[in-house]
Amino acid sequence: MAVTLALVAERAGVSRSAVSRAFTPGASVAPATRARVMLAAEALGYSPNLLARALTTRQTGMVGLVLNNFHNPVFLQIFDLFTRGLQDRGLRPLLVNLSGETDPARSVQLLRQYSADGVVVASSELPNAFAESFKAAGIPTVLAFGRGSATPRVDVVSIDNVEAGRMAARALLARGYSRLGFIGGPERTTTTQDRWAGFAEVAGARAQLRFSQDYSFEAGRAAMQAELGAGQMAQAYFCADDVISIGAISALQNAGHRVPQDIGIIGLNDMELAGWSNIGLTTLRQPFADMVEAVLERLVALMADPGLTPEARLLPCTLTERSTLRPVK
Amino acid sequence: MAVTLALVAERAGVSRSAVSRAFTPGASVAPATRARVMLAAEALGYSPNLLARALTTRQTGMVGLVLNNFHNPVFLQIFDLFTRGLQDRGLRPLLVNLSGETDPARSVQLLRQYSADGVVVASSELPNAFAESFKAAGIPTVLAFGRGSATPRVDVVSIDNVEAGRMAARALLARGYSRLGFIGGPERTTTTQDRWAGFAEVAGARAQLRFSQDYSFEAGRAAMQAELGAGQMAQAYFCADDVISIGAISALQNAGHRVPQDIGIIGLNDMELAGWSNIGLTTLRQPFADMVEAVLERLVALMADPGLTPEARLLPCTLTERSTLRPVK
DNA sequence: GACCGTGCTGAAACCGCTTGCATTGCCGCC
DNA sequence: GGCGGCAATGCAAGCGGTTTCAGCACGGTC
Repeated sequence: MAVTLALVAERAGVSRSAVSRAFTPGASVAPATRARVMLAAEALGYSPNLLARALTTRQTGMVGLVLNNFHNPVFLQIFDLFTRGLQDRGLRPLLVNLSGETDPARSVQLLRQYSADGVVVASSELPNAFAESFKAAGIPTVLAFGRGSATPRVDVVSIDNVEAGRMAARALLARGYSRLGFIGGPERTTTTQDRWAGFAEVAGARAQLRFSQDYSFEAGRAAMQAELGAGQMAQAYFCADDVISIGAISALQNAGHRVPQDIGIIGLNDMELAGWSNIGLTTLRQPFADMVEAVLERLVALMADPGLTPEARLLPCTLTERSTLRPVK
Repeated sequence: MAVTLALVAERAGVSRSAVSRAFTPGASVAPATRARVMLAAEALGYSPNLLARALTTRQTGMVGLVLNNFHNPVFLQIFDLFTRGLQDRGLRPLLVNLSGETDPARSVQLLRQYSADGVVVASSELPNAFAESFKAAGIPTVLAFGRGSATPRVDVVSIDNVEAGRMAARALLARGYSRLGFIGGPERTTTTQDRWAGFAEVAGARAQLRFSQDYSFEAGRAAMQAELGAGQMAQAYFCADDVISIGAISALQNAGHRVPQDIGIIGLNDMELAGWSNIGLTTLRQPFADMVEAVLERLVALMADPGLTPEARLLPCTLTERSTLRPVK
């Protein structure tokens, strides 16, 4: 069944080393030999066993892709970007679906057992420590959507969440809203903490806060329902995520409020769905394509030189205006 | 850096074979030796290199997961189910993002190079031949969402798309609609062909047909806009996919039509998003969880005995009633 | 013509693990 | 007490590749 090096060598009338070299770019082989090998390989349908190769080269070409939110459509885009970006670089994504799991130990062991060349952790919900434990295990690691700092313990690519909070507050104030609300994700997540910090910094006493259980539609809806029940409503809300925004809007509409006429909503992410014409969410856009590129670029650098000191790379958000806020005065 | 078998053997004072056996369930080792080995392994932080193991056992535990639609949110759910299902069985998903690619050759080579134990192709857009070429390469293969037949060339798990078309037509007729429309996906896809066949069989001359370019929001929207421009509208439409349905509804609302008061819509899939309260799509539900289970069950069987003759497993759809059709009379 | 550098090549060791086979020691049994 | 049987063990040969090293042929230089 399996066509091996030895078989090709025999057919081409050369040694196994010669065949190996023929398949190694830059190796010392006479063009004629290489041609003969290639011919034989072609005829036999040979292609090298990458796992056997990995045993000596210590490079598998596999990169762990660790994800944990499968209920937020934005992750489908992120998936797409990562898998294609990896493929473009000749790397294979080995998926790790965390769903529920919060202990990194098993995932670390797994990726080590498969000798992954690197790992990208894509999550805004996990603490940075999660990603750090991959790095601690000696695997080049980049964390996407984590918390950035001046001297991070692990490489991070993210937006400046504090600044995003400020931007949202400014956008709302510029549109004449004076009582502002923030509907975050879970309280423990750094993204939510940071966005709130920036939001509150700009909005000051005009800001009020409510967390939701999750970055999901249902959680956003429930949070807004709670807000509706609690009395003191804001005039406009910054939701920490598009999907939370949509849940919130749904709750508002259910209660008879119109968006944006009665209450304004601004989200964060600008996932594909936010632009669907029956949604039309005004939102802060995360530059996902750029972020993914930055992650992979850094990962490749790290794979080449694992000794690099960790950096945080923070990309800027931009406002995507649609129809859930009233216009600027 | 890497802790190997030999190191553990030395520390435990046994041969390398003994260590190997200690890690092989059911192997012939004295409980005492195994304990000693485990102790040494623990102390050293050893866990076996699965790729080296694979070289002799010819089992990598990696399964190719081939996908090509990253714009339809339903695939996020499908992803989640597959990755978790694989993990539960001790298998690792190796992702192949097809986006655009229609030639299976590269993907086949890739999975062979990585010695994937099996592959699941999840796509309703690719022809069955695509999946067949994996099987032809000697890799156990199951196609999810392909076209079923009595004697398929490759194992398939799917719904009965013809029957789904019938169900949709019956549901519309039962609600008193008399002029029925079908908005399919791309004409070349078997899913669309089959759903239309069943739909037309029941609806007869009352049925009209329009394809869309894609299983996506924009395509659904464009198709409905074309329909609006073409004159003869139906009273209710069966859309071949939820995301097409949502696009279609958006186009209708834009043109001033109310759903379901003026025009009814029924989708297919029942993805998470369809149940969001601001969407409330009436739709035929594909039993995704069961389907994924069936796929994996079959795949595992195939990995144990690749000689099994291909079967098609067709699971039933059910109607999920929400608010885009008027009630049954 | 001797010498040297250069470019190719093959033999053999090795990557980390499994496994067939032979060996050993122990047990129970007649 | 001798024997067969069996569980436990180690040796060594792979699995499919890469890579070091030494050897060889060739051409150019003095």
